[in-house]
Amino acid sequence: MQSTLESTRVSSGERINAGERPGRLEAELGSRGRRLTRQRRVIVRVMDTAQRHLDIDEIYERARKLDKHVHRVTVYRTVDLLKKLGLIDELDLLHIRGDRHYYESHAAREHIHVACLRCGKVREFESALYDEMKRQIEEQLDVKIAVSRTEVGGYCRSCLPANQTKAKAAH
Amino acid sequence: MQSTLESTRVSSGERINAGERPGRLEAELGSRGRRLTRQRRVIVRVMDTAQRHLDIDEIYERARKLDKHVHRVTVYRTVDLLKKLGLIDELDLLHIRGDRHYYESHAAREHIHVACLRCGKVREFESALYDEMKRQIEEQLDVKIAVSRTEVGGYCRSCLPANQTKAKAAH
DNA sequence: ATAGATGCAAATATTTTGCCGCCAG
DNA sequence: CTGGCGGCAAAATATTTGCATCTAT
Repeated sequence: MQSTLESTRVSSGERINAGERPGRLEAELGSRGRRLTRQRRVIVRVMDTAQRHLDIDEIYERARKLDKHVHRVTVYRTVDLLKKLGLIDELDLLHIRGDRHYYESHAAREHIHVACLRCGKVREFESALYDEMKRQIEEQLDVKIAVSRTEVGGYCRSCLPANQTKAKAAH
Repeated sequence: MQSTLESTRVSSGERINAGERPGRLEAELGSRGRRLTRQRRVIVRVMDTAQRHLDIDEIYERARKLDKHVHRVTVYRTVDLLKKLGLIDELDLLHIRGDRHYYESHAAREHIHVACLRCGKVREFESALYDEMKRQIEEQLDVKIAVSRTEVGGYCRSCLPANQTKAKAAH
């Protein structure tokens, strides 16, 4: 069980698997016997094609642009359904942008979110060490892991210098 | 940079470092020039001695038992202050108990929270792989990590069988 | 046809804010 | 003394729910 550092993968853009499987959510809903209403099609379309993590309001706004017949409550209910079905992940990105929740269609492989505490940019990171660590947890704590979420906050290259002057000066 | 599995540490109880440094938060507040008011003393006392992760209401209730002069708003404000000073961590435990936030006094070493999706029990886990992974992120993404949070959800030994029948049956 | 969805409004949380009086340093 | 704090009430947010209506299957 040696460390497999070399298989680590770094994302270049915002979302590693964004748009890789368009129509995935809609197909999943269908195959699970859920009704594909006009509103649901629009909402999952927004989520399937998003290039970054969206919160409820952002999903709502984008859905409205595609179709005025989408109500905010329906977004809440649809997101809730997707969450219950395990088709999407809910993040809060360490609350650096407030207490809102952000959603993303399940990636093919679980990844880590790395956010800059100053500029707010979020990057994704995949690591063999992460998978290894989860295996270790399952073994040592005798649990079967279903989901995991890792969020890292720090300062990116371009924010590090500025950090000296106007960082979180503890109030 | 070989994997240092052997140094992994598993917690036995609920909180790895709970109660290990009583009075820590109060001392920190003092040394940072914050006023040690009656209410703050009570609130940080609750947090310093908690054996498990508490949400705002739980902190409030426990504080009230010690001293009726603690107001809910003051709990919000104090927790907020501690958060800003970086003295406590904010968790949401994958929202398995709702969208509340949970707080814990900073541990000596960052650890992972492993929650059972059925019984809700939370265990803590420390891993050298985790530290190694963070180093890897810093290196490959060129960032300076300030905080990180990992929450894992799964099924513990005793909940695994029951899981077959009454698990998250997707609504 | 009909169980399941949506829309709307109203109810619930949950957290924040303004202002004034108070107390720790 | 006095500026940071806490109490109180009210506002601002965020999310959920009841119920009538609609529609995907």
